[in-house]
Amino acid sequence: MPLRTFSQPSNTMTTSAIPTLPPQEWQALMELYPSLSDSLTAGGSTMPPALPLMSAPAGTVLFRETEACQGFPLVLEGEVRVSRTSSQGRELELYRVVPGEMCLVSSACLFVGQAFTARGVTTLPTRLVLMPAHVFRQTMASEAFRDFVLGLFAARMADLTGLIEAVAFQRLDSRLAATLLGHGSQVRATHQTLADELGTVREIVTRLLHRFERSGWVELSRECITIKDSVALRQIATQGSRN
Amino acid sequence: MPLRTFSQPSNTMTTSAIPTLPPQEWQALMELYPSLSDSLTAGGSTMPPALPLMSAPAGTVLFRETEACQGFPLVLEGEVRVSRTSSQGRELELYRVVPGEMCLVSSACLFVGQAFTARGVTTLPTRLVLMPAHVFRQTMASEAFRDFVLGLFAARMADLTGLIEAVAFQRLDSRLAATLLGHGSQVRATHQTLADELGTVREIVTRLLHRFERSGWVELSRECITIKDSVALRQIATQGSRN
DNA sequence: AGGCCTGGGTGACGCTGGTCACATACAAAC
DNA sequence: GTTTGTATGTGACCAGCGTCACCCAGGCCT
Repeated sequence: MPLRTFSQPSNTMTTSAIPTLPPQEWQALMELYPSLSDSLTAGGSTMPPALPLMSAPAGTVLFRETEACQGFPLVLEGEVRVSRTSSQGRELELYRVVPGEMCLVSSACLFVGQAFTARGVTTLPTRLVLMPAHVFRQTMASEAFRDFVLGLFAARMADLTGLIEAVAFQRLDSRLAATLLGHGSQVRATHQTLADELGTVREIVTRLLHRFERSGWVELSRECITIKDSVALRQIATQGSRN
Repeated sequence: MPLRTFSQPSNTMTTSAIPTLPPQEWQALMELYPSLSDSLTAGGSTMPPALPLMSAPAGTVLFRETEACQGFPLVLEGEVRVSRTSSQGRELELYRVVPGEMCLVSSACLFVGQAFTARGVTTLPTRLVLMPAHVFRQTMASEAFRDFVLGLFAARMADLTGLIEAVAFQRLDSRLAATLLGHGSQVRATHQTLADELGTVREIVTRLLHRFERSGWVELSRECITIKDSVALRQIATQGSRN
C-alpha cells in the first residue's frame, strides 16, 4: 500500500475539557437551526439544556471507522467531510456537512448501536455542537424538528443513491468534470485531493485533467485548476456514461 | 440499447378502487409493526384512521423514477426490490424491503418534495399499506414509532454506504460471491437477474459463475446455482478487493 | 417434426482505469 | 547555494469488464 501524505496533520479529536455553548451563541444556533427554537424549550423543561460545544482546526478527525460517536453533531461553522476508505487505502467522499446540517451518518450509528463505518474529517476550522442522545430524543418531540431531521435524512439518501449511480455507471471523466464544476471557477485542490473525492488515484486525475487542458476546457497550475469552458465540462459531466 | 425481457410482465400499479385495511388485519399489522400499536391511537384520535391496503402480484412496478409517491409503504407480506437504472439500461439493486419495514426511499421523496429517482418492483406477491402523509406525521408523535423510523433510516444509510464501497472498491467476483451467499444454499435465479442485482451484464455473470464452477465452489444448472463450498465463496467475498 | 422463445456458453476485441517506475518543477528549509 | 519535500507529468503495462456476435440446449406450441 502506498504511503499517503496529507497537507493537514490529522490529529485525533481531543475530548478533554469540553466547553458548553455560551448564551451569546444561542442566537446563532437558532438562526442556523430554526426548527430548534420552539423545540428545545417545548419539551417541558424550563431551561434549555447545556450543549457541549467543540472547536476543531481543519484536518481534525471527528470520528473514524471503529469508534461509536458520542452525540448528534450540529455544524455551526466550517465543514465536515465524510468519507469511506477501502482496505487498500483508497478513499471515497460520501458527502460534506455544512452549517445548518447534522451529520446523520454518525447519528445513524447512535440508533442502530453499531459503530458506523465512515470517517469524518474537518476541511475547515469548524465549530459544532454535540447534542447528547437524550437531548436529541427529547427534541424530536417537536414536529418542526422532526420535519427537519427527516428532510435531512431524505436528502442524504438521495445524495447517496446518486453517488451509487455515479460510481456504478459513470465514467471517471464525467465524475471529475462534475466535481470541478461544483467547486467554483477556480478550483484550489491537489490532484490527490480530487482523487480522494472520486475514489481513484492521483495518476488518473492527472491524466484526465491534462486531457481537459488539451481540449482547452481548463488551465492547470500548481494546486489550481482554472475552468475555461464550463459548458463543455457540463456537457461531458451529464452525458458521459460508461460506454 | 439491448432489449431486455422480464420473466414477469411489468404491469403498472393499478390505483383504481383502493380497499382499506379490514379490521381483522389490524392484528397482523400490529405484530409486524409493534411501534404502531401505541401510536396510531395515541394521537388523540379515538378511532384509528382508515389505511389504504394494496395487493400486487410479483413484478408490479410500485413506483418509478419520475413519479412522486402517494404515501409511506408498510410491507405486510412479500418483498419490494428498489433499484436504479442507468441511462444505458443497466440496472443496480439498492436494497429490498421485507415485511416489517417501510420503503424509505419513497418516503424520502415525500419529505423533500422532489420525485425520487429509483424504481420499486415487487419480487413476490405483495400486500402493503400505503400510509397517507398526514397519518404518518401524526404517528410520528409517538416516540416508539420515531425510534423505529429513525432506526430504519440509519440501517438504510449503512446499507447504502456499504453498497457504495462495494461498487467502488470490490471486484465483481467478490460481489457475486456475496450475493450468492445471501440467497441460501440453492440460488434460483437467472444470470440476468444476478446481473441486475450487481449492476453488470449477463455475460460477465456467466463467466464468473463458470470460474466458480471450475473451482468446484458451485454447481450450475438452468436457473439454479447450488453452493458446494460456501467457505471458499465467503473467502473471496470478504477478501477480494479491486487489486 | 418444425418453429420459436428463453436461458445459458463462449471467444474476439477494445476501452478504462489502476500500477509501477520513473522524471521534473517548485518552494521552503538549511 | 544545496537539500528536502510536495505536487505534478508521463509512459509502459496489464487486469477487469463491457460489447458483439454468435452458438447451443431445452421446453413448449402447433
